[in-house]
Amino acid sequence: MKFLSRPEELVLHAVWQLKEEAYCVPIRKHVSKLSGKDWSFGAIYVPLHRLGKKGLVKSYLDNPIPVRGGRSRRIYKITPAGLKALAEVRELHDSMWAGVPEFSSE
Amino acid sequence: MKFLSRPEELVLHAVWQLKEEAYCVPIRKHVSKLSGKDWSFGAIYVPLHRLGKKGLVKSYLDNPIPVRGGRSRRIYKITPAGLKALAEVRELHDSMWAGVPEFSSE
DNA sequence: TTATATGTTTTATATTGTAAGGAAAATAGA
DNA sequence: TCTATTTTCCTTACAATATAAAACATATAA
Repeated sequence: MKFLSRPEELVLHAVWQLKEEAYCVPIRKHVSKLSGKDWSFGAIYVPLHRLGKKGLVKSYLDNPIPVRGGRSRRIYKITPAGLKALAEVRELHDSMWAGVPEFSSE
Repeated sequence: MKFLSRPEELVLHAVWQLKEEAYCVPIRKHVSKLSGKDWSFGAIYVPLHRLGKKGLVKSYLDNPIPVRGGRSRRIYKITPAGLKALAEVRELHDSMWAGVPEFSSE
């Protein structure tokens, strides 16, 4: 694609916003809340993985934490290239809607 | 998808903006200009066709015009459902970026 | 009647999205 | 210790979507 797909955009946004807490579970929660719809883990993980392959996020395994359950968390972090891609779709959207009033009166 | 895909959004936006002039060629031009990238006819027509199947646009064949060349133009028009779908992605984007400053200082 | 211009539509391939479920790794409690 | 439970990561199979390229159609100009 020429731009981030919408799931990629949402997931990348979540990674960026969640900072140190950016692992799969909270990312899913963030995206679901933002969009008002439910997202499966696959719907998060697959685009997330692709973002990694493209160099828009990097990740590392966190140390075990004193909480019951789970593998070690994999923490994701946005890269400069990721930030740029995010800015790009933001600008696309802005130029699309600049000067256009809300729809209420149509 | 839960929302319009990005090509669908761009194409639907073009149909909406171009009004009576919303046929394939100017739609392509509009989308290319807005996004700053080149789009093939397929990249326009396939999402456009799908928008039709979903009831987000309707279309009709225009009468021949006194200009050299071409089949009759197929003119597209956005439906109320289309307008709603467009508002939905707009809101998604707005809630994503509300209160977030530009990236310049990061 | 041939050339040229303007549009639409199809098709084949690649990429991306999604639901569902499996695998791993940690602690709690018997 | 050993079994249950919790929390997390990761895979996979199938569906939907994106894209480039080319085919098809039809109008006027010369």
